Amino acid sequence: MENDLGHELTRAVLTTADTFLREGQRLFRRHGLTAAQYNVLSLLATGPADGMSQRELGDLLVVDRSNVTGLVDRMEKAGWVRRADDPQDRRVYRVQLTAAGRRLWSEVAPLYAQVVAQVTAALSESQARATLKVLHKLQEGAVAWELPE
Amino acid sequence: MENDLGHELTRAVLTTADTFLREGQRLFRRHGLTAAQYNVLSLLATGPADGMSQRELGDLLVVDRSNVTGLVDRMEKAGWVRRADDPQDRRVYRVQLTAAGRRLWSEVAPLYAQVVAQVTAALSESQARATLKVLHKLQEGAVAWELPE
DNA sequence: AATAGATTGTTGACATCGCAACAATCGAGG
DNA sequence: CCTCGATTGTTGCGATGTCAACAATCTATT
Repeated sequence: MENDLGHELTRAVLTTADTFLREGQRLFRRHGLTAAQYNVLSLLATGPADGMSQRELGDLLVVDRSNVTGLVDRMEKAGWVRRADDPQDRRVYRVQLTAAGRRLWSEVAPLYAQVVAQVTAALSESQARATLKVLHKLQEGAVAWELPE
Repeated sequence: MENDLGHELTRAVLTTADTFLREGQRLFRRHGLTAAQYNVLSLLATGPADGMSQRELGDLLVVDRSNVTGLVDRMEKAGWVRRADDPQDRRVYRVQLTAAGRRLWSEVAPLYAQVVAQVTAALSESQARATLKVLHKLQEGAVAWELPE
């Protein structure tokens, strides 16, 4: 494959993701949420009932755990999550949704699903599957690279 | 198209872009660059010889012009760019590459090209073209959405 | 049991980002 | 020529992100 096409493809991936994030922010904003906070909400709403540690959240969000501190701080202040002590390990908090958090999730999740439906409306199923396969290959290629000297 | 597939697809776009950014940061870091700074370098290196205004840079980077202030500040301090006065308009600076900036670009650009080549190595040309088409459709879908209410 | 080595969450320094408000400047219409 | 609306770059605030360093705590090994 020639290189110009590769450049165009990687650029398209980046700008498409950027557009998604931008539009997502606009959607969540009316509910006082940011994209990162929506992701936390989503993880907690579909995860184990007793919540998750900040470390787990960081891993699943693919961010450093130091980020999770402030993220949870702000969501706790907003009343959507709570830090419960872990009975097994005194180093960790179990971050859990509050009733208000669950309520917010039930409002926002359908909205997001609707946006996803609209964004992907113009695609056939086979196109979607083929694109998924390509994206996975791209990710493997990026990870496989491993920083040569 | 069913919605689970749509969710998977949008998530794949976001995580793939995230991986690219992460690996890109690792690459640029050894040269003291960030991804945003690499983009500025690229725009200036391939753009008009008398440089670009901060407004133009912001438009092309798809970021608010207030971001460009700090970005150019740091690159100016590093000696890679310079703010020249615009002879036509006293409000604007023409941001230009310095000799050091051009030197840096000549080091970093081939590296980046090599990474792109490697990341896209596993793809056929037809796959790449099909994926490009899908990504464009996704972007149109996101932009077309236009915040109901 | 005691110690050495991981792990967890926090903090501080720095770089992007968006948004809103400002002063300086431009440009068009009277 | 002069005023009024638009544009440019800057600044301040808040959110997200990385990385490095720390204290508290776990865990495994002796």
